[in-house]
Amino acid sequence: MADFLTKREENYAQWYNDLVIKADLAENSAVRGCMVIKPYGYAIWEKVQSELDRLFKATGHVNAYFPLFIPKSFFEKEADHVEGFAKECAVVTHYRLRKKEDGKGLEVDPGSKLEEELIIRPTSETIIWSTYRNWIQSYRDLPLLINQWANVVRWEMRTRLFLRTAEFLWQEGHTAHATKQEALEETMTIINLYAHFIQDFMGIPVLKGYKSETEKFAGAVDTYAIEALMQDGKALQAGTSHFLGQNFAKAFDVQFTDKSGKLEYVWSTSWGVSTRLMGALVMAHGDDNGLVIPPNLAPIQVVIIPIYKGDSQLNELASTALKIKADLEKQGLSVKYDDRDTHKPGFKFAEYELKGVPVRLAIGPRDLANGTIEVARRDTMSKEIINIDKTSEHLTKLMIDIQNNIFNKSLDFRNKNTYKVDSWDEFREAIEKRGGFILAHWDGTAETEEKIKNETRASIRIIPFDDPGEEGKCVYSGKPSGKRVVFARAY
RNA sequence: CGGGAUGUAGCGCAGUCAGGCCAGCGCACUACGUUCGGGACGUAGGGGUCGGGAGUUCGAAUCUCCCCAUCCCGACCA
Repeated sequence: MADFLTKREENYAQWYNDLVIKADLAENSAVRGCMVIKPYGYAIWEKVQSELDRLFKATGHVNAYFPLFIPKSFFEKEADHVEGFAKECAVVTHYRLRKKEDGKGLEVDPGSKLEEELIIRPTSETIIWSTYRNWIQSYRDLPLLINQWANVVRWEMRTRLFLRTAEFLWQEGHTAHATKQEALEETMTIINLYAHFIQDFMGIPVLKGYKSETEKFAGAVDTYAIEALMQDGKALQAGTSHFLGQNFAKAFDVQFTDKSGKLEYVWSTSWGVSTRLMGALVMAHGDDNGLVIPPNLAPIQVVIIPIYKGDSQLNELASTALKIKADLEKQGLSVKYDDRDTHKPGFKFAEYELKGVPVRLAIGPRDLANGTIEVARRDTMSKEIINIDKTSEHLTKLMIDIQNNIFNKSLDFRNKNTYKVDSWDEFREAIEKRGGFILAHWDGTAETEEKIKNETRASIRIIPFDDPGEEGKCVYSGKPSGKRVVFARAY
């Protein structure tokens, strides 16, 4: 079964690529480094969007839209920010094409050179803060809690579908606050919101914590991140929330008058998740038969496949199948009845397994005679025959079971692949042989962090929030350390 | 930008070294028939400026030169 998919054990990277393409999520485009997100992949992204959007709005945020193009000078205003993004920016230098002299093809019209080049946004802090400046005068204008759904461009050398592409889709929140405390709370609110979404909807457990100085966002005072563990033992950063302090307010001169009449710089945050989450979905739950999509995220939650010979038999099945479909839809489930006559049942079974549809119902003449239906669940690949009258009731419960099972399986995997290590030898061995999250003491210096990264390719994924504190010695330098941090090789 | 490779049907490839009667194979596609409870089978079809240009030759996918594109390894990197 599924021998057209590379097995995870054989070549995990190849398995991932095969799966993304064969499950119709996305493909490489004619444009280097850019992908086409296909309808099925986009439908999953739309589920991600709609749930996150709901959560943002429930916490007081509103949506807006800012330009794709950013004047180069805006980027120069915040020094760390320039440093972080300058090397991967696409730049617009001209605004017109003309016919070539020989009449064949087009060329850039040199007469259309822009006075100031425009950067295609790799992130929108600069254009947004230059705008907020005009919106904020008084504490009465705060807080400003805005999100935008957008595409961004970061010119990557090596790209992989969903995980690293030159253009990707995301949401970016940009908030302005009167006090440091409030901005810090916002940063934390969002990282918790992301963790909730990824755990409860995507079914992927995450670790929450701070980024180290070297790993944090360019321009941030502090970056909070959530990290998930993929099945090959590598970590994937699933979302980040940044406390920007007054860095951008100062760079763009955004001041407000507080209640006492004093002029103050605004405190700010920014936060985002991207289509990279699609990669997390594939790599956290997928198996050798294809995708496994948690019910909360599945564009199609139930597929009904009729088993029949000839039109008359199909017609007999149709009324029963459509009634089941209607009943399930009344329960809020999204159901597809696949009565295509051009493909055989076996083909359809394999196809929906590949696409990760949580539940498959099969109904044939035998079921019709017995008053039964076959229920197959994708996560466990198990099948059972149930009384057809119980379908709706059974499936409502089954969806919850599947959602929980998928999460618990991932959590179990993460627990089995998280290790405490106390010596450099153990550290190296764990990274080389098993991967996973490594909890180790670190002396807190960027030098040590870099040396560890150079020697093992493992980086500090997070410094946990909820760390109990524990005295120990840095696994690399032997210097004293007050807590363990999480190391892993990462995507 | 350095090192290596590859461009032949929608996809994956053979043919190139030893130029001709060879443009071919698998999958996919179309039609018809038999099938249909785990990716069916048979028969018959359609589809190609052999990456582009110039040259050598009676004759070029094949040899020569130039160009273009893509991929891999390095460098670089949420």
